[in-house]
Amino acid sequence: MAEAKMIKLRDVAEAAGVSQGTASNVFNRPELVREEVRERVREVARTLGYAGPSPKGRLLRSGKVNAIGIAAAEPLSYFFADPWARRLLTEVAEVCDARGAGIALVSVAGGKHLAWSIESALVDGFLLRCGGRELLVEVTQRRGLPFVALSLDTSEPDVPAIDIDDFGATRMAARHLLALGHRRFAILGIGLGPGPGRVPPEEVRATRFVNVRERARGYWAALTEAGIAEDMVPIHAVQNDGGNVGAALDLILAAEERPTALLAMSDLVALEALKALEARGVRVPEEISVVGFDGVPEAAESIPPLTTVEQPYRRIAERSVSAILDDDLPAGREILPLTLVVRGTTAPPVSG
Amino acid sequence: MAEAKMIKLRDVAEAAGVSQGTASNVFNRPELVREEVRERVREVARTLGYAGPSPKGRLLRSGKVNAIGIAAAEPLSYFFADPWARRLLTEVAEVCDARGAGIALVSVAGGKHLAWSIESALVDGFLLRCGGRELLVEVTQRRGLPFVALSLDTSEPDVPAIDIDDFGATRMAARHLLALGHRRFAILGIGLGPGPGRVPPEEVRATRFVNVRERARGYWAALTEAGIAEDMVPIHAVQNDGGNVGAALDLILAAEERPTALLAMSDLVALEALKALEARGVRVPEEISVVGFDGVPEAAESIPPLTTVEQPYRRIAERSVSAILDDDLPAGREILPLTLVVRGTTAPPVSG
DNA sequence: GCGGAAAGTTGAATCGGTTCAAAATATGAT
DNA sequence: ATCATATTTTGAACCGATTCAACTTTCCGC
Repeated sequence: MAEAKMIKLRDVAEAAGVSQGTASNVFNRPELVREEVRERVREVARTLGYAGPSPKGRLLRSGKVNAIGIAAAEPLSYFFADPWARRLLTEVAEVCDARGAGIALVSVAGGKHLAWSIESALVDGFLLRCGGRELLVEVTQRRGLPFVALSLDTSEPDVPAIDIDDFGATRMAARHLLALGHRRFAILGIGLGPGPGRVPPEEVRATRFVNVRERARGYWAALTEAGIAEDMVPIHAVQNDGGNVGAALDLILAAEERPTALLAMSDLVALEALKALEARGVRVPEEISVVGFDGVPEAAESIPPLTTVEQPYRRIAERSVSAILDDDLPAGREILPLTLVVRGTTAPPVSG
Repeated sequence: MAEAKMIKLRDVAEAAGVSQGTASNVFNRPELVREEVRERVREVARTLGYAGPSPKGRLLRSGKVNAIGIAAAEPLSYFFADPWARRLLTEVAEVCDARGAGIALVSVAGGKHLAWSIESALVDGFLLRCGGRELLVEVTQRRGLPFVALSLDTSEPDVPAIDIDDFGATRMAARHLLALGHRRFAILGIGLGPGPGRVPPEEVRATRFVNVRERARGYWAALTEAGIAEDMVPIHAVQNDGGNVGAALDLILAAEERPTALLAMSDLVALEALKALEARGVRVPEEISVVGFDGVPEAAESIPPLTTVEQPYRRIAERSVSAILDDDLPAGREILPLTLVVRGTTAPPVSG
């Protein structure tokens, strides 16, 4: 039942009466081989059932696996469950596919097991989906393979990282609302504790998540340009997974001067807010405008479709795959811009 | 900047004054090496910055890549978009992870490109997500690596395939409803044309999708047991992605003897039906019960949560990964049972 | 018919390890 | 001490290809 015995290039060469080198050329640089010989070798290969040079041999010789590893400090299911991961991975997969490269998923959720996967995966380099844990970076450094850190939280200057311009993006989001005429805002912030409850600016500045800080700074920058002070804009803590959004909203809507626009630090939260708003009979965008952050696929499907700033998934994918495969690692932290996608949840505020 | 020069096992052995064989043992079978020597080699390795034996060398020698390829005749994004694929892949990923094996995703969507990926992926074998296209099987056979066909549609006896018991599952679903007291049914069928519209049994038997035929047979078998004839149960064609479910429902609800139970050939369709039913003000399960098929994660989240027959994702994953990695290919088509998951969309029919 | 260039082919080295029979060394019993 | 046995270590073969310098053959023009 087992494959009798894999025939190898040498067998073919022998059977065809040529040197192994020539046989190799038949498959890799056929133009170097005389047609007659080429055909003969091919014929023999066919007869013997030789499927072409095995990638294994090639790998060893060339050193290139032609595959990149994607690692996260989460269970593997994370890659298929999280919207951000799915979206990015789709692009990464496509980019790799176009280049004929493979992708290998590796999880490092289980403490000790961690080192193993990263240290033994057969890849040319890694994409690290960080999120604060520098442990991932450390382990990967030990392996000695090139890697790119994605959404790395610490700002160590010497680790190659590709990141997004959180500051510019949220500033853009706020400016969009400002341009529409909004003057009263509320922010739905993540990474600021479980919520619900208003979080003072100092506390926001003190969070250990850089991206949260930057997003807040971006909102404030735009608002300040328009003459709106930080304190005028309440930041409410909600959970990363959308928990407590309803509660936060109740607080926000109860204010005497109800805001006309909502800035959410993630699409997931914005989407949750949309649902909560509908449940409370508040019409979007007529009564209140909402802007998200991330540009997950679901954002285009909501009712109404969500206005948001979209991460440059494709570019992140292209840049990081190229970094690994073309040996073109970013020197430090490289920052990519997001784009504002205006959809149905933003409109001018009702006058009065 | 580039890694000075990768030090290899031989360098370490040399520097430590032992043979390469001993050095190899230090890393792979340390118990064979005297403690003193072992520590010395380890120390030298550390000093030199040797990260342990490179997987590349090991691969060539052992022949095992320790990774399995997952291929579909769809763009790579399919793996992250389709609920079934995501669910199964999550399990596959987990099973592989537990065994320290990697997974590589390969798409064969682009016609000619097809051969390349499958033929050059660095894996020990493939999981083929078929769906009628035997082309995938053919190409993979040419590569000569072990493979398992998942949801293969043709029933060629000699290709190793792992499948689910469609017949038993739908029979179970129908029996559940029957046991609750239902007597009037309608079936939402896929793979029977675009719909909407009732499809006669002969036509259902003639569809080229075996699984659709089997699912219908399962429903009929249970119904017949209970003395309900095939013709008494309308099968309505809807689209695979849930298209036309609303239209089909309108037809079904318009019947003079409105059915009290709905059998859907996929969760996606059932979920869509739930939405359409709600939009039409028909209460589930009070006025009508609904049973799905597949057990996708979303089925647990719907309101009310969907009663369905769940595919044995974990077992499919385990069985197929083991088939590849343990060289334990199914001889032909191997069939796994599904389980009925009773949730909130089924209840006894209102009497009268 | 000859020299030189072009085209085609060969053979050996190499990639980075693992494996295993055989050799060397240590241990224990007598 | 001595021999048998157990523990370590060695060295060379091997895994399946690619690469390239060197060698052979073919082709051309004169």
